[in-house]
Amino acid sequence: MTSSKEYTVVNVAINRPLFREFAYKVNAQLGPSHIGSRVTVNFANQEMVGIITEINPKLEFDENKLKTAILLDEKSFLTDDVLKTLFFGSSYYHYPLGQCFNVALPKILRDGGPFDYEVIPALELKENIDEALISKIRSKEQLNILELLKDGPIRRSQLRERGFLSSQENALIKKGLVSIVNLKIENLPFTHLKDDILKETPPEPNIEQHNAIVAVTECEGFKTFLLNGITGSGKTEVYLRIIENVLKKGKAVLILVPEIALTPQTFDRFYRRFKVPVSSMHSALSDRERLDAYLDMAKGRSGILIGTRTALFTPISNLGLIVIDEEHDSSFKQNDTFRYHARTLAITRAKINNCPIVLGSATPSLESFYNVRRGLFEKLDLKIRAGGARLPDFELIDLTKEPLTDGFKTGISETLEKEIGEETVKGNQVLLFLNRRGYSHHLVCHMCGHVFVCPHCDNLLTVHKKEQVLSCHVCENSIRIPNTCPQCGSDCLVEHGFGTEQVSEFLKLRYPDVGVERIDRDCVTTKSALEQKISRIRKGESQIMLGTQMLAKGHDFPDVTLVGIIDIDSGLFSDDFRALENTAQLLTQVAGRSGRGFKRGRVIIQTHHKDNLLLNKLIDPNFSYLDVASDLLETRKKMMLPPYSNQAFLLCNSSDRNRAHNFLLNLSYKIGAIKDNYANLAISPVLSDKMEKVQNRYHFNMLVSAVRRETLKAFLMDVRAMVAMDSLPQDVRFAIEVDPINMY
DNA sequence: AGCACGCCGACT
DNA sequence: GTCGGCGTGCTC
Repeated sequence: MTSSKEYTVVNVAINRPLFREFAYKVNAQLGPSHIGSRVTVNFANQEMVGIITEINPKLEFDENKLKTAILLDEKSFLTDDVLKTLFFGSSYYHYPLGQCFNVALPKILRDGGPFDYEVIPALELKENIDEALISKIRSKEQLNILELLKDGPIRRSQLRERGFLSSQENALIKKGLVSIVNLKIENLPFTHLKDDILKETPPEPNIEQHNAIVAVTECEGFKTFLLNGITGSGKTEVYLRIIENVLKKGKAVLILVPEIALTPQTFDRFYRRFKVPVSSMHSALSDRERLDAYLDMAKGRSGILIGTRTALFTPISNLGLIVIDEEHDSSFKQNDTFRYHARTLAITRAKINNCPIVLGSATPSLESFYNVRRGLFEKLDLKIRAGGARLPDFELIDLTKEPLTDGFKTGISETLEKEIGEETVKGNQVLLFLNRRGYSHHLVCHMCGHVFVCPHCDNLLTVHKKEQVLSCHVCENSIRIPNTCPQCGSDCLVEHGFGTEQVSEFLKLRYPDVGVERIDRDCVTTKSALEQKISRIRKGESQIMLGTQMLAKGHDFPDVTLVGIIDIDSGLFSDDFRALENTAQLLTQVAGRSGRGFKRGRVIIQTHHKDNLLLNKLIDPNFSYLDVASDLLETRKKMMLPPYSNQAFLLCNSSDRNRAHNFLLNLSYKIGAIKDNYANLAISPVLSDKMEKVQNRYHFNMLVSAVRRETLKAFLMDVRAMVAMDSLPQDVRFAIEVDPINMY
């Protein structure tokens, strides 16, 4: 059967904010296998890369006037499930399809580069090694590398991922023990390993773990499981066993983790367990490394992909399971461009792919908890802490009763100070948590009251002593700490509030002999800096840890017997309706860091509000996180807040305040004419964002809430049409954000 | 978004 | 005259 034409007409999605695709002809006979293939096109006089979304579309355009597109991929490397997830995502989040592809593809492919490996430098063990040479090696790390290489060549980038240094690798090359090879040539799919996939014998699961493993393993098609395991209950071991069963069927696994959890230890657990190659994807990778991981999954060479939210869009040959670890974590939500939630789209992908998905957390999101209640998710519980470790005891310190000591001024009350002293004397470790970086919160002129504000944002500048700068934590710009007030010339500048830098300074003065490790974004700029700090703590060289969010997840410290929460109050009183949920999660997560070994842990919380109901319920041993979550859900229901309603923001910003404001006011007026067409729809007036000026742009919003998701969707389609009617004013940006998490 | 086109005020 | 700022319209 031959076609009468020399070409095929296709629809192409372009990386432009346009809610439609454009028709081109391609000089070849194309079929459905080309949907997802890249083409280069001339679009409005510019050469660009687009994606074929449809073959032989309905044409309302003169076929003879079509331009010709050049095919880049002989067949689409995007699997059907990734394509459908992106089609769904574009429509669900009201974001142009072409721009969705742009977010989903690795940069090299986005720019039209070939879907193939380049040279991949790897290390290989040389044959007939002289044992005498090995016995002379004193570096433990070098010996570790040699041990790993016994199983076959490993990429240099992957060795780096596991914490080895290039200097260690180079030393081995110099000694003539290993050689650099190109790993590209060896291209076996992991399924050749058949049943022999384990490197180590897994521990025997307890009854709860066993039940969870069986439930997921026996699941044939799509189902969403919520694995609700308290901290220390062995969630990861359950993942590993479930993954093992999937790999044995010759299927691959996608694991999504929060941004901050991507430490070498996270990967190590998987590398150590499986012979199956493991790939990873996160923000620290180079473009090339990212594409290599992408190719490994697409070509079926790796069996496991561990990655942050964008890894969700990786085509995976024969995907059999998706895992989302710490599913409540807010880093699964993208807050610019394509504002998707990886959990939502991962569930969509699992459904399309007809495979199970496991959401794991000690502190599930209220959304997921609600979905369990609605019967959409199946909950699996892990309530026993491994090794019989008990959950910590909670105590409150009533700050209103504390004297105003030097410590108090930097956040450490007299009582907490005493407790820290007693624990460290016993040789125990203390973990202190304060979610505020810097030295002082802000700087004020004592004479005229001038407050130092970021010149680009509506934000107070934080004092950083060591760097001698005032820094804006919103736009990251900083200026040198001035000596005098720019308004009145006075040199009397007063610091207000404390951050981790100041607290650690106090702790070092107060406890000079025990070692204080500060862990926040300012002093943990490199991977190795964190590793060194963690290792000093593990070895017991340091007994006090002070940190921000960074400390709340992922790491276990078995010798910690005391956790101190320096400031809980700011999380109890916020205008964001999700603040209490987040505080409950954070408190539970931080508390879970203690008492993992044989020693019993305590959590001490400083507060000015010792009678606060939520706080007291969280620390009451008779109530669990789920009891608190249950209460919070009740409140959400009464207030008709998510998950009992569906929200979206209409967002607008411009460097000209009036332009942004007027645009939304005008839209608001037009919306007034149609909003009665929709039942149970509420629209807020035009408001400034919580921070109106950010990076010299003025931000405004309207919040839309609907009881039914279909209503919200139909309404947003109407809004889109209205906005598309006439082009946006100069320098005005408009966006829709569905299911927002940050309430602006 | 990014570009061309066209209109208007401010210059060599 | 003509340069460039910006509103408008279009992209197969």
